[in-house]
Amino acid sequence: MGQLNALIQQGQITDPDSPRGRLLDQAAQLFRQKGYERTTVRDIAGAVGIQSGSIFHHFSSKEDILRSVMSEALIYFTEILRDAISRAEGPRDKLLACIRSELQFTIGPDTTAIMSVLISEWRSLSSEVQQDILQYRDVYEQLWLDALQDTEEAGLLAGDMFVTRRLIAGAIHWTPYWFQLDGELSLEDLAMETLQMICCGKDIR
Amino acid sequence: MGQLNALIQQGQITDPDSPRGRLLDQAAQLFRQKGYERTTVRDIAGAVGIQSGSIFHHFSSKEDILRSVMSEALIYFTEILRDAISRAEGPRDKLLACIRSELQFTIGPDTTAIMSVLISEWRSLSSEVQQDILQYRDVYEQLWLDALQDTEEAGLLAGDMFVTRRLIAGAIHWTPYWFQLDGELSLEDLAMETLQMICCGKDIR
DNA sequence: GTCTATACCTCGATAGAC
DNA sequence: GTCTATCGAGGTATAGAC
Repeated sequence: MGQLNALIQQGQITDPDSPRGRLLDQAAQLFRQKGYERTTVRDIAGAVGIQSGSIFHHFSSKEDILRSVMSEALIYFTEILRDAISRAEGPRDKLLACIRSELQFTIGPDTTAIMSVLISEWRSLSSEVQQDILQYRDVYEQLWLDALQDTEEAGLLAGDMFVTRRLIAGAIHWTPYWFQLDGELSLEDLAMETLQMICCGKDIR
Repeated sequence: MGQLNALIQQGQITDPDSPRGRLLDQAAQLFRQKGYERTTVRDIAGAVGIQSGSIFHHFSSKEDILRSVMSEALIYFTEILRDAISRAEGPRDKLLACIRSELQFTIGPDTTAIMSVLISEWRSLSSEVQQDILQYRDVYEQLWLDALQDTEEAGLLAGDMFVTRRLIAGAIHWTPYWFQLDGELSLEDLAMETLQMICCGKDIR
C-alpha cells in the first residue's frame, strides 16, 4: 500500500510493526469483535503478549487507545477514498468508487472492517474526544459530498444530496449485521444495488 | 392506545404503572441514552427511586432487564406495525406505512425511540438470549417482507426484495445519529424520501 | 519498553430484616 | 416489595525495579 507508507513517513499513522502499532491493531480487532466496553486492557495486552501495565507506557488511558484507533483509521480511509475517486472517470463511476470503498472499509477483508468500530463505539468517547475525531470525519465526508454534488449536477441523483448521503451511510454501516463476504451476493453486487438505489430512475448501466 | 391495553391484558407486556413496568421504562430510557454497558443497576434503581438491591426482586439479572425491554418492545412494535399496514390501502401505501412506523419506533416521540436500543445493544446479549429475541424479530420482519413482496408484484420495487429490506433497515436505524425531530425535514418528509429510494424509477406520487 | 505488584474503585448480585 | 449491608469479582491505572 503506497498510501500507507506515505502516511507512516508523514507521522500521521503509527507504524504497524512498532509496539504501539501492534497494540492499535489488536485493540481494533478486539473492539470490533467484542465492543469497546467489553474489551479490557488486559485483553489487549494479552493479544500482543505483554502485561496490562505496560500498555500505559504507550497510551495515557483506555479511551486514548480508542481515540487513536479511530483517528488513524479515518486518516487512512480518507486517503484510500481520495485515491479511489481520483482513479474513477465521470460522476457515476466516482460515486460507485465511494460506495465500493466504504463497503470495503466496513465489511471488506483488507482493512479488517475497522469502520464498524468507528460506528459502534462512537458513544463510548467523551464529548471532547468526539470533537477531536469529528475533524477527521468532516474531511472524509466532504469527499462523499463532492461526489454526490457531481452526480446531482449530471442529473443522476434522485433525492436530496444530504439526505441521500445519510440514508446511504446507514445502509452501508448496517451491512456487518447481515452481509457474508463468502455468500452469494458479492461486495461488488452490493455496491451496484446501492448505486442503483441512489440514482433511481436514471439509467446508470 | 388500544393495542397496548390489549397486550397488557393478554399478559404479553408489563403494565407500565406497575413497579416492574416503571423499571422497564426507565431502564429503556437509560439504555438508549448511555448504552447498556454504561448503565448500572444503581442508575436504574435510582431513576425509579428505589435501592439497587430491590431490582433483583423483579429481575433475575441485569441482562434479564435488557431481554425484557427488547422482547416487550418488539411485541408492541409488531402490533403497531400490523395495525398500520392493515389500515393502509394498496402496496405503495402499505410500504409507506412500514417505513413511517419504523421511523417512529426509531426517532419518534411516542415510543421514546426504543428501537435504537434493540439495534445498539444486540451484542450485549448472550447468544441464548439472542435466540430468544430472534423469535419476536422474525414475526416483525415478516410483516416487512410481505409488504415488500406486494410492492414487487405490483412492479414498484427496483431491487432485490431481501437486499432492499436490509439496506432500508440500515438507513432507518442510522437516523438517530443525524435526524432532528424539530428540524426542517419532517419525519413524513423523510419517509417519502425513503420510499422514493426503494421504488426508484417508478412513479409513486 | 516491559515486568511485578498492587492500589483503588465500581460493578452485579446476595442475605436477611422489616 | 423495599431496605441495609456487604461480598467477591474484575476493572483501570500507578509505582518502581529491571
